[in-house]
Amino acid sequence: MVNVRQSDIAKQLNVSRVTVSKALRDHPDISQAMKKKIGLTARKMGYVPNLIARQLNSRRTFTIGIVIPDLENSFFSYIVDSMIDYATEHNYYVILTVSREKSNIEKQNIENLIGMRVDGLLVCLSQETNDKQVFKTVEKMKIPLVFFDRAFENMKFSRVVFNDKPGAVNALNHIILEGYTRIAHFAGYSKTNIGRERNEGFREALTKNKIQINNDWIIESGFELKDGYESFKKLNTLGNLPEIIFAVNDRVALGAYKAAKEAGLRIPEDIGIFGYGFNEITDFFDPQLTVINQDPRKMGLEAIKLLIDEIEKKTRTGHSKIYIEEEFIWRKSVKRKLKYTKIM
Amino acid sequence: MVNVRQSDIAKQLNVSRVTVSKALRDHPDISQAMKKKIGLTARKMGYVPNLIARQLNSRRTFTIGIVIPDLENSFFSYIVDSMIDYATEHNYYVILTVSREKSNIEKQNIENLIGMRVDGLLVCLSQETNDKQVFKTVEKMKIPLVFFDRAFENMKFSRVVFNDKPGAVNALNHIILEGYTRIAHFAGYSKTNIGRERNEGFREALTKNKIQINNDWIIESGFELKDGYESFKKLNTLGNLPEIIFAVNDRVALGAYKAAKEAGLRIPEDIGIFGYGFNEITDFFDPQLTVINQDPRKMGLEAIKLLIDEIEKKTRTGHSKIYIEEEFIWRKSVKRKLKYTKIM
DNA sequence: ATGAAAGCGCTAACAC
DNA sequence: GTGTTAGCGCTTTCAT
Repeated sequence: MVNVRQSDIAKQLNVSRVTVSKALRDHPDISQAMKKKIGLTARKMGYVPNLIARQLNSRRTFTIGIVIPDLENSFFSYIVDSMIDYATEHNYYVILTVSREKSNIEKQNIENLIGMRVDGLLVCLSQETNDKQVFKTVEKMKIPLVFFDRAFENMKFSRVVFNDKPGAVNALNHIILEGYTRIAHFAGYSKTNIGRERNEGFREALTKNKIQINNDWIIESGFELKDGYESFKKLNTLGNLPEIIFAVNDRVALGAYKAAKEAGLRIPEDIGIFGYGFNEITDFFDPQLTVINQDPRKMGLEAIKLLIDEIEKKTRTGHSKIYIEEEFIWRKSVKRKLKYTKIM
Repeated sequence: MVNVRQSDIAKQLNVSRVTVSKALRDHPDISQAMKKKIGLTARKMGYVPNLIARQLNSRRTFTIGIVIPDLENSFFSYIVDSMIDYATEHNYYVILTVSREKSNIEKQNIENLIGMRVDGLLVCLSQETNDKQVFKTVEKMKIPLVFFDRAFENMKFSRVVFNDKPGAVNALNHIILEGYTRIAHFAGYSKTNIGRERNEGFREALTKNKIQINNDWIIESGFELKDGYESFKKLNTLGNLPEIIFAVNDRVALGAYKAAKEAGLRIPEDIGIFGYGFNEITDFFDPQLTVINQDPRKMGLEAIKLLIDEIEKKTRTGHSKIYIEEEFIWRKSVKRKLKYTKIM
């Protein structure tokens, strides 16, 4: 038989469908003998419970919908991986959707996930998104949702984010404490939150430490490898190189690596480079990048933990705002001037 | 109202639920006026169709279950990304599960996906798996399934795989044609298919080209960075270095890079390195790795295309075996001895 | 063009 | 301990 239902088992055994249903769920109503018999024939007949039917009347799906902008970016794949880990452990399944940074796809995805009656949603907004409409619907339907990495403020959803500015300030403090004063910044687009906050952190740290800001050394461009590459070339034409570069992210740092090497400069001997990034990738760099580490797994775990707590009503819905700690990690791309024994 | 159903709309408008159902699906039975009216109030009331209910009686879920060993490995995240791309385009949704290379988790995942009545399954077997039982169930239930990358032979499921041995032979031929004769191989575990086939390809290519195989230069170990690192150290103690190393994969190649650099050797001037891998990662290596490129996106697309064709009965179930072409790409980590103009 | 009846597979509530 | 009834939200006949 191709598709065995409880009623088929019931007919086979001359009992009612309810008896079968209860027996299979190990309900105390049913005698051990009966359970054994039913379990056995269920197995023999190749019965597989229809979760769809079960979901329909329990109004619970044990399914979580995830919406991310992109899965090629390993930052997101690490996040999703950690979410699936936690979900599996807690008997939830995950429907994964990708918006490709398009707000219309994102909207479609969320609508479908609502339609599938997921128990909750984990969303990282696309860069385009500014329309809150779907999210209002989610609110109205009282579906638990947690934003991660990119979030709407002023909605009653929890969010898990990095706190960029203090992270930058802290890192710069370390660098300055080490004796560096000639510091450049390869900044991201100032239109973006990320670009702006990291830049502000940079300026604030220098100012507070009474270091003159050299505007020639703040080069604003994008977030990709080529941007770092070109920024370095531009910097190199100044005839006045800094000792060290603060890159807005790891791809930009890598672009800078490339241009520096092509210019015959050694890292870190001739020029130091550090920046935002995360471990798993920047470990592969040559030399390994000194980073302000943003751990995607921490973020993923925090977000799904929050969500499942909300789903299971262990916590009041919405409103939490959790900052994931950023850690400054000394590695090979910056020369230590002082001889600390402690590695931070 | 929090959770609006068709019957709520019907009551509101004093029509039957069937009318509403039909109108919402744009069924020809219903008059334009009625459709408009129903559509409007549906929107106004915040109606979201319950896909679970729809799935229950259509016995179609437009959902595909994916089972992979790991998502941290970017090879798999690229595969999944391409699958989701194609799925979205064809109005399918994807439930993603990760087995962590454990056959019991894999089994559990597949059973649950069957329970959720996915329309089809895409599976990359865990390294442990040798029990076919769940897959027999899938066969029996006539659920379309396509294996990718790692597959069971002798089942009536289609599979999409790389053909390692010819890929290795082809690459070695290029290398040998270029004038290399002193060639080492950092091999993977010979217990694994991958390790064995690549090793066989290596030996065959050398033999066919009448090059003496130096067994000291075939160093068998694992598939990780550290394995490449240690293999190189071992090689370097021989006092008899090859000109070039064929690494079983990109991580092993990177380990070899590291050890080579630490030993003061320049790549490619002092020693060449090439190996299996894929573009997106090996592009970041310094120098860029000359690779036998295995394109995960091609594999993902081919697999899901096959699956959806089977689901929609555009093709007969099972039995296709598709090989994804491997491409040899010259980059910076191997010195070209001949002066080709053409880049292969 | 609209609606009544029946059913998808399962389970909760209540009898017997 | 086992079974009956009813219903989850939707759709597919088949009448009207």
